[in-house]
Parts: sequence; structure tokens; C-alpha cells
Amino acid sequence: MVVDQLRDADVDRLFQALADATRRDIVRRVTAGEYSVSGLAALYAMSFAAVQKHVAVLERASLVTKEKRGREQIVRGSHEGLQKACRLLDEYEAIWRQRAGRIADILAEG
Amino acid sequence: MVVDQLRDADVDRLFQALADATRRDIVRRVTAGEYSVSGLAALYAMSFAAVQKHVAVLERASLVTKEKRGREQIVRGSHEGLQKACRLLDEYEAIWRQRAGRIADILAEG
DNA sequence: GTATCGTACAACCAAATGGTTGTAGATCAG
DNA sequence: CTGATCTACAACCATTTGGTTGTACGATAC
Repeated sequence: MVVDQLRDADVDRLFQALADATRRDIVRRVTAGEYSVSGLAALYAMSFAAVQKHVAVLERASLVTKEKRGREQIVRGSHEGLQKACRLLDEYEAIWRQRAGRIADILAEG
Repeated sequence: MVVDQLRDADVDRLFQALADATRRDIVRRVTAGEYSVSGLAALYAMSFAAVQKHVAVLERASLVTKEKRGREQIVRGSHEGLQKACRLLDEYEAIWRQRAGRIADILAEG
């Protein structure tokens, strides 16, 4: 299904975005407070353009939003993205619990 | 700190491993039941070696374990890996809730 | 013993990643 | 207007990733 493929791509982007320590740090910071792109860039030992790219990756993954304010671009954490990731992992956990439940049933029967 | 670097690398591997639809599908399957590597390989439109690599990525990320049984290698889901990922995301959620709490306080004061 | 099956691993390739520098457009300060 | 600041984006580079094929080796079946 095309729908599922799109969803897969979304999830790919989500976890891919979280698979980098700098990006996770950015998520942490912009979730706790407000930062401009250059404000973030000042925090890391890499070029402005590199940080800009990281923010772009987070934005495409819906983990972050940008809002123009004057000449600055304010980056904010998006709770939706995080929740989505949490819910996805919970699904796997649910599968595990189902299996654990079945095993418990088998043990109870045996 | 070296400890934190190692931890970062672990988390990188974790989310990196989850950032691929085929690997997520493998996790789903081996969490629900038992599969050999070739049993898994039969499910996907790619070579055995490709699936083998995916399993290796999941194994390095501690999302999966392998156990030799005769000439087969049995792949099983590791609950620890999933829990770790869940807890990590919960940390971010906690940061969000802290911030939401502060905002609520400010609104209550104002 | 021989053929087959399941696995491991190397070598290779195209595409994506994570970084760089450089250029250019808006916006603000003086 | 001029200059500084913030951002965007292109071009480039090294490394990693996700895939392939081919080879080799232990375990099993006959």
C-alpha cells in the first residue's frame, strides 16, 4: 500500500533524526526552551551550516518546528513528533507483552 | 567523558537500527516468534546477505540476539533494547512535561 | 563420502550522511 | 545608505549505508 510506504518513510525519518547525538541534544534544548538557529549553532563545535542541516533533518522528521521572528528563525520542539516515536515503540512493547502473555498461558496450561 | 561518548554511540546505534522499515519488520517478527536468519530472508525481496546484514545491525544495537541451533542461527527479540529505547524517549517527554509545568506555573501566576 | 543447507564474510557499487566553504538574500543598527 | 547579522542553499568531499555477487566453511541428509 502506498499509505503504508509513506508511513514507513515518516518513521524512517523520525528514527533517523534521533540517531545522532547532536540532533538529540538540539531536541533536548529546544524542548526545554527557545533557540534561534544561530543560537544553537553557537553551542556546537561545527559550522553554522552543519547545525542548520541538523535542524532541517529534525524539521522534516516533525521533531521540531521553525518560526520566523525578525531576521531570526526560532526553533521549537514539537511534542507531536516525540509522542509519535513513543507510541511506535509502545507498539513493539505491546507485541512483546502479547507474546509474554501467550508464554504465560502456555506455562499455566502445562 | 568517555562514558557519555560510549553511551551516545549506543543510542546512535539503537535509533539508527530502528530507522529502516525492513529492520523494524524483523524486530516485530522476532519479538512475536522465532525465526532463523534464512527464515527471515525468505520474507523479503532482497538477498540473504542483505537480511543477514540487517540482523547484524539489530544485534549490534542490542535489539535482537542470535543463538546457534544446529546449523541454524535463531534470532530473537531482546526486550531490553526496546525498553532502553522507550526509556530514552520518555526522558525527552519528561523534559517536555517539565517545561509544560513551568509554563502552567507562569500562567497560574500571571 | 557427497551434496545440500544455513551461515559468514569479503569485495564491490550507488546513494545517502555529516561535514566543509562560499555565495547570496533579508533584516536590523547606526 | 552602509555594514553587520541571520539565514538559506549550492557545491564539494569523505565516510557510511544498503544493496549486490561470489567464496568458504560447518552441519545435516542421503
